Amino acid sequence: MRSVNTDVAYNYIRKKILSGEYAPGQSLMTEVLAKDIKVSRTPVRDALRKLEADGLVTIRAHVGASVKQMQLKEFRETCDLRLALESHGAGLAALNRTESDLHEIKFALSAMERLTDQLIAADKEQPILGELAREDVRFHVAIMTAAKNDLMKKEILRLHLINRVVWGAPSEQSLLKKADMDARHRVVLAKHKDIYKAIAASDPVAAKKEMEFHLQDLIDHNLRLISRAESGVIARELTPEELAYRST
Amino acid sequence: MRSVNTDVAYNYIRKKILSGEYAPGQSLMTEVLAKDIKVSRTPVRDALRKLEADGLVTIRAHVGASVKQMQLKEFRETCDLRLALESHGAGLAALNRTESDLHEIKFALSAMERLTDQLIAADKEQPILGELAREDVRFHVAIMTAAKNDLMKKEILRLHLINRVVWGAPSEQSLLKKADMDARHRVVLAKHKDIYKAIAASDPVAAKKEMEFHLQDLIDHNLRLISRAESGVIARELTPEELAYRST
DNA sequence: GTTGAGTTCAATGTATACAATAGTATCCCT
DNA sequence: AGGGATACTATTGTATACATTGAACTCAAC
Repeated sequence: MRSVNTDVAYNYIRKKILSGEYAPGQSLMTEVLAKDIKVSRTPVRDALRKLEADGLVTIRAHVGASVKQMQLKEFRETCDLRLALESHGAGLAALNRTESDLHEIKFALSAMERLTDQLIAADKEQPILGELAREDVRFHVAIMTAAKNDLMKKEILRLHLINRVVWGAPSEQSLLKKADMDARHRVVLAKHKDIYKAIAASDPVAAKKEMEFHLQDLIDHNLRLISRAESGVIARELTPEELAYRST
Repeated sequence: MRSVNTDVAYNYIRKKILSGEYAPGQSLMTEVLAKDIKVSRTPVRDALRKLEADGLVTIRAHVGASVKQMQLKEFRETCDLRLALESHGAGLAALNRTESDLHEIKFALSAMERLTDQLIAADKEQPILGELAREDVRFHVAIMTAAKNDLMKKEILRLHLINRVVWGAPSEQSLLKKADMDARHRVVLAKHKDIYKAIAASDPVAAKKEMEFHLQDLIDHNLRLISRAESGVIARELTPEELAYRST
């Protein structure tokens, strides 16, 4: 389809979900949206359906649509999908990258480095955090571009966006001290540098391994945070089962 | 949504695509389908949209829907996605499998063994080939079930179905001598046995490796067949570029 | 006070009429 | 005859009215 009004509705709703204006769980009623966007319910329903396929929206028959909300299980599964795809993709990127791909990756990496420094220095962190998240996605997507597999790239971007929306970073700030967060960002940056180096060196095995470590680390970190949030800010360690899903 | 009529239309069309009744490229007009299914165009359009998300249908604005047709590039990308997901999944399966999962995998394996023997003995092969393809999917899906990641399982099933429809096995029979095909099926069966053994032994590294080899082998085989078909049955070897996308 | 059936209603699912458009056929001009 | 602009038409996209249904609410019985 990709017709005008359907696209307008799709982009409108998608943007509001990605920006956080529509929070997870919020119900999306076709009539309200139609009035806001100034089109009829039909293209709105099409848009919602496409957003459902993207994994950003949940639709139940006769009940309606709402911004997707994830359970811990699903979040973990999403992360694991990312791990499988991105580590494989990093290997391909090391093999198939051009110089121009490499520059693109380097560019995102530099931007993250700059932002990380700013973040550590700053006291008002919120806007910088948003930028950093965007550059993080740019870094990972640049790698998938270098892998020369459009399907894989699309899928990974999709998973990134799902994770950003559904999990976002609502609790991180409230749960971690600034010093911890700074340390965290430094670790991420260092990992990214390792990945970059392996790809630059055209070493597929190393690139794959580095990406695998990076994402597994990220997963462990996030799962710890979630479990803390769920148990009401009182920190508790994850059980072995909850940390499972490690293949190497 | 998941409302009655939409589901009816979805299942109706999906079935016909998967059974091959609607060939790749065939146009799917909403009015015709609506009349066949005895519903209005609205649920038919919904169904087509969902099938597009599944990757079985292509929709262009103001032109309409048609059964998906793949280019070589996209086929290769799909295969590579499968490689990434299934090898990772095989590793997880080796870790997370229960005894009951193992029985399920073994069951599919035994069925394939039986069918392969029948196939080699038979002269009328077509119906057996279909059954074999189904059991192959069952084998791979059983492994993903054992991996305990529903998202990954769903995604892999999706990719299997896409490959079956779009590529199917239309040319295989016409391009290969029976002896070659028999040999091929024996190789596949042997590979499956290796994968099974690794999972049974709870050896994630081996399971991953075996699955990787199996799928890479499958990809190489298919790409060779496609290139033959495209160059008009006259066999030619693939160029290194066409065989690329190997990460290990 | 709690449970249960019955009723109401708000939101979705469906059908259909109308509008917009891509592709095709026609026709004219060179 | 060939090429290009134009008109036509078939099919899709959109709007809207109507049907259906899940969930909330009422109220009576226990």
